Amino acid sequence: MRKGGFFPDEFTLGSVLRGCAGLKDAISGVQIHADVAKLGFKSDICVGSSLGHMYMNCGLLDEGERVMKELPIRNVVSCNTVIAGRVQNGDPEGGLRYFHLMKQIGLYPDGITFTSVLSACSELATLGSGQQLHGQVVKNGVVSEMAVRSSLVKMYSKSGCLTYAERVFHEEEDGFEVDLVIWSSMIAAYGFHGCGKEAIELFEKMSVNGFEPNDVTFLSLLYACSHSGLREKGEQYFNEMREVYRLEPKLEHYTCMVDLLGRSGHLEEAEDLVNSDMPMDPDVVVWKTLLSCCKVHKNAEMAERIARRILELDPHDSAAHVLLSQVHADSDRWGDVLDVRSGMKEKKVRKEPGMSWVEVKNKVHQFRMGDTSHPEYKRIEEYYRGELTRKMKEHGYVCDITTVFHDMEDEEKESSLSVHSEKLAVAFAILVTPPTGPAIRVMKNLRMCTDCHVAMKLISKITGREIVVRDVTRFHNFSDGDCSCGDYW
DNA sequence: TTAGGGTTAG
Repeated sequence: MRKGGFFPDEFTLGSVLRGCAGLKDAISGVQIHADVAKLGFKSDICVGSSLGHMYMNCGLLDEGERVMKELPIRNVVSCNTVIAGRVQNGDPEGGLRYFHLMKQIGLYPDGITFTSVLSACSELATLGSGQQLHGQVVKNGVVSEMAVRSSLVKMYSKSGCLTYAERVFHEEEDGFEVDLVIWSSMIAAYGFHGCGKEAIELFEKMSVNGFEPNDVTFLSLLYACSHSGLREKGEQYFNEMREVYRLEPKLEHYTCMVDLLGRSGHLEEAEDLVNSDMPMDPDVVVWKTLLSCCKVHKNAEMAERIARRILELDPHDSAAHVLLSQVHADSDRWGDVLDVRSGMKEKKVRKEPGMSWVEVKNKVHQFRMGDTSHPEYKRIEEYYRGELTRKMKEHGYVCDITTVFHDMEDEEKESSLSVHSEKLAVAFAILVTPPTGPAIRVMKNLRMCTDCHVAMKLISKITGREIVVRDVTRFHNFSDGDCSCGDYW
């Protein structure tokens, strides 16, 4: 177009910026930015928003917000651009901050605004703020929007309130429309809470209601089967996906199948699936899925083999090192454990530190393994190591040291402090809330370890409290000595 | 003819 001697106008620039955003191509985006300035479209709100969106989608959050700030006016769309840009690119708190700013300057949020801020709450698992937003959604008259309601389902589900998610979903009975995305989000919600049977029932009901599943629906369904130990059902649906619905499984679906087979103990079948049945090259994620199955089923030999594959693809993968060392520890191969650890030290690979968050009285408290900076730390540690541990031992608790992974730089200091973050978070919540209080909801950045899982079951029994832990992959709902996952995770 | 949003493996 330019070679032909034509000048781009605001429409051309907006379209091409959208392309850069989709490609996450900031290099071309910057060039277009220069054209925008040269051609005098710097103050155009549509072009400016496209620019802002492009920067934010490329991960340049502050640059994007700066561009938007320089526009002569702000409107709902430009604010939504900043909010969604932050939420979708790793800064949900920033998205919520901008939402409050938007209201302060007198702009009214619309349905799109709410889908973004609800998504921020899903990520942060801040049920309190999510519920407040639900109220505003109703007041602003956007509850009937389907995108808003699927965000509500997800927010409640990821905040640990499956029943509230169900309630929003069943509002269809009050005359609200439903679509495939709402169905899929409810199926995903059941999976995340370990309710595989319910996920399957809903899937069947969805088909009866005339909705054709897409690849996302299947991913959620396979995930639900995998996390509930429904191996045969999972295989059946995986086949149906291809044969009945003519959907080609993607790498993600294969990853789910590897998890389904491996988790249920069929490690060789899972390995065969990766090595021979998959039409695409496996990525690190597939191998790591298989490796964590090796850990669950204590297969050190396969773990070695798989870990080597991962380290060929990424020699600095921290999770692969940690998993491998844990598999060795499980088999009492302490020499191998030391080898893995010294390898990590050489390559300067460090374990990702475990962190947990708990919301008490609308305030989020953060705990990190080995970090004593919480103002109540001393009291929490005393309570956990003293009274609580004593009572747990009376119920037969024995600390499972195979899961302890000392920080290598500061091993001695760590071992004296190494109480996992979720234990601290729960102990804190018990101390500062009444014994008859609502469920304690904790979010964690890694997968829960077996020792914490045993401990949580006992703590729920001893204190009579319901404890809900969201780890990176799913929910564990502890009550009266048992967990909703049925020890299958 | 240009700007923003929902479900998704590990």
